[in-house]
Amino acid sequence: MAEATTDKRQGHTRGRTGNDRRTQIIKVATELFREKGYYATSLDDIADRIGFTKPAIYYYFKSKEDVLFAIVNSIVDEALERFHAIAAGPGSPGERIHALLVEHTRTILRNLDANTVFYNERGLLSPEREREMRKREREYTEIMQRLYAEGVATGELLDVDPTVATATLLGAAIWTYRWYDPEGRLSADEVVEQITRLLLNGYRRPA
Amino acid sequence: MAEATTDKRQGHTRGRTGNDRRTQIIKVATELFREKGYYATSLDDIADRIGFTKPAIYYYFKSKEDVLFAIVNSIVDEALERFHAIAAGPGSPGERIHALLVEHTRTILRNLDANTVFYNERGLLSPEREREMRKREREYTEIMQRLYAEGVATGELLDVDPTVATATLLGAAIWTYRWYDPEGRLSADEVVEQITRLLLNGYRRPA
DNA sequence: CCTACCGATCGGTAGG
DNA sequence: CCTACCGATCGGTAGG
Repeated sequence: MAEATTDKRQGHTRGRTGNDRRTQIIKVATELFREKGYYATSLDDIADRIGFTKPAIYYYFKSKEDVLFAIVNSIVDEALERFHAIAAGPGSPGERIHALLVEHTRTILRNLDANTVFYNERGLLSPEREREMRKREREYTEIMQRLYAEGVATGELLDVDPTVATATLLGAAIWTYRWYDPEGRLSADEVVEQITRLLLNGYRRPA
Repeated sequence: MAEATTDKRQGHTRGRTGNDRRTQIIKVATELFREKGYYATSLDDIADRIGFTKPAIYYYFKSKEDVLFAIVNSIVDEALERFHAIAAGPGSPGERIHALLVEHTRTILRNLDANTVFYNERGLLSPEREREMRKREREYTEIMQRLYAEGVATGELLDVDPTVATATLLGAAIWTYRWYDPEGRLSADEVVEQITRLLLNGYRRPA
């Protein structure tokens, strides 16, 4: 897939706009950061796989960290949007939490590379950026916590602490990035259905 | 806590056996690997915090990776032992899975530093060691999968794929290392109780 | 367990 | 977007 681009020996790549290039750098960096981690991936690695040299990257990004930030930032953006939309949507609190878990898990499984980088490497951003990321993440976990608390109040949801509940439910969904194998036996849709059913009903089969 | 040891300026530390030193290096490395990550922690950082110099570490470990391996290995050892003991113990499959989740979560919360290093940094070991780790981890997830399948067969447990079920339940428990704050509002015991109750019953309150 | 040091890697820049 | 290069960091070793 990385080889789809023009080989170095053919000379300069033609027909790519600057935006394409930027996107391409992000895509390749995402693959490599996922495979080897942020520190173990050099800018030479990224440039090599694309077919140019390291300084070219500096034409599109100010620093290596900026590349990581671009990846991490887009993940948070999408998640935030998703949470807002669903939380404001129709349905009881429990139904909206279900929808949230379905969509969140589905998105992770559909975009495993970037989500893996997000969950594994976001801690390596500069302190200021990490603070900003945490803040935006807290934004959407709070959306879910309010929703959960509402459901507890109406008696629809199990009475546990909303912080614990939402961290646990989201954690179970997020953890897929560590074990799900797209080449494996189970389709993403099956996995999403089973996880969300398990979380909704519990592993003890109702009598 | 790292300052409990003798300061450099007081000269050589007295009254520590080699085993103490080794343990001390592991302890300090665990703290630093957790705070800053494996790559961002230099051997000088570790030595500094203890109060000696880098080459001293090589008296106790062959390489930096060996320090990480010592941490990661002990976590897997304990988990494996725990899973074996509980799986072979008394109770229905569902009861044993409950016990497993309780104990696993409790252990993580009681030893957050080392478990954080385990889950965040184990991927940075050499390919051979990573393979070995994966193999031993698979060993205990398979124990849980067999238990789950048994419970599905007897009708005690919700009928979802045992791989999905165990990954999800364990993931929910493990995820605590990312959000639990020992200085926070909730005690570890409360969190363990609420998480395991949530997973057992599901977030939808039974009518 | 220390001082002194080497070799390699790598992010980033100059200058074009 | 390239060639050439700098400066800093760091794991690891020599020799004691």
